[in-house]
Amino acid sequence: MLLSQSSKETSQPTTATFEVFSPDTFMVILDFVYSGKLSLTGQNVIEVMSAASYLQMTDILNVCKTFIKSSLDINEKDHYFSLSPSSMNSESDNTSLYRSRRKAKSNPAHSLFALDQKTNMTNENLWSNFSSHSSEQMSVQQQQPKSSKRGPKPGSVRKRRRRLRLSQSHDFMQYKSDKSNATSGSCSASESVNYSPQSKEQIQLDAGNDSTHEYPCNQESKVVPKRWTVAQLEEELSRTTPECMDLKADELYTSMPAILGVMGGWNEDDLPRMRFKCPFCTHTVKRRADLKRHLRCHTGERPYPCEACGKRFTRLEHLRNHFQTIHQAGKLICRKCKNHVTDETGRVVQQGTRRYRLCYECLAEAGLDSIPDDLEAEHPLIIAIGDKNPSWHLDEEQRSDVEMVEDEPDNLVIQQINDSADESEEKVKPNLR
DNA sequence: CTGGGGATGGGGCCC
DNA sequence: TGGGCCCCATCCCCA
Repeated sequence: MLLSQSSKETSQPTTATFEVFSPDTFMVILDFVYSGKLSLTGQNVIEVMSAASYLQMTDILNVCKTFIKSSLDINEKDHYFSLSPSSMNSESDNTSLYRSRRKAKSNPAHSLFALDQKTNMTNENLWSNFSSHSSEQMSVQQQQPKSSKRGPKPGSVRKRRRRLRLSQSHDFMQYKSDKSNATSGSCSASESVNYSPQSKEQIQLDAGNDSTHEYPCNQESKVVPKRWTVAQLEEELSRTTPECMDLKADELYTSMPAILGVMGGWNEDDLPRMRFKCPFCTHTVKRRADLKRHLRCHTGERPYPCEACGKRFTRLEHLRNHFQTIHQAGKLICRKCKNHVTDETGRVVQQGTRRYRLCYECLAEAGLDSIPDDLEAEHPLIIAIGDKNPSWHLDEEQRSDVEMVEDEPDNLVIQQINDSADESEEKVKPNLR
């Protein structure tokens, strides 16, 4: 269009320069034009997609979207992403195309799309198998070793909803380049707005085509995703999960490619309203900080441990709430009669690491009229109760194992408890998700 | 087995 | 941008 339009007007030779993407990226596109093979990697897919958008090559655009989508589809919450740090951050030297299952298995992390007609016939079935049950199976396979009796039920609604969120990506993702690429001629953040389809209709069209794996320009050609069997997927997951487990949301947030800007609809003045899209699910947020917080639910990162019981939380406020309700008896409610109780009308009792309040009436019913003076002097509002013993009593042995620390709001450490069987189990539970 | 309530997780949004 | 609050959904324990 550029060349023909310019030559019509000026009848002079026209030179088109493409400064918004690198020669390597253009080489990938050019190879596709001549060979029908698109060499996509986790490293280049973003820039190739941006270039394809700029060049209005919707075919490549769809391939890139399918590539990314397939990468996200095999992910579960605990698996993070197949565009793993190794494939995204490290330069991929292996440029060979995937043509066979064996090849895919030999180097599954380096995924390429081969628009090779020879492999088209079997790929559709493989793909449908892959996309229909691989994520289900993987989630089960991956969850089972970690599950506990307190863990979420396998078929729970919550799990199902989360899985749907991961696999149903119909958003049109609009990419802007990494900051590091801005100087090398890639599109900048501001330019990314111009890269979007020219009309709202086109956006909807793109979103609607998202689910297809047909390659539109050639009816015989089909997109060939990573063609793995379940066993191969398990192998890949067992290989990739440990390195992903080390990834923190902060690191992920700063190191991941800037797949952030998405169209969040349109303002009243017909300007695009930007939101930030999670690269691992369809969730979008208004603010980058919220995205950073949201990423923790994908990384599984729980940076706030309760030093009383070892349970870990994704947010400080959750830890605080937990600590206040569980270990500080923050609620002024009698655990038995549910009536309002104050320091004058009741006491704080302790059961293991848990503390809660009982009114004097309920205390009397439980036979706790007499409290040793030494304990009362040291902790006038605390009655310690054994974990397993239903009778109300003072557990001196337990008390000797528990080092009480002042309940300062700024210092959430109140106890240092020797590891018992129950406690060690309790410490493991928070990390099971 | 079931319903209620506490504990927890996550999103929106204000400061 | 981070901290914090509020709200709601879900999970899970217990009566």
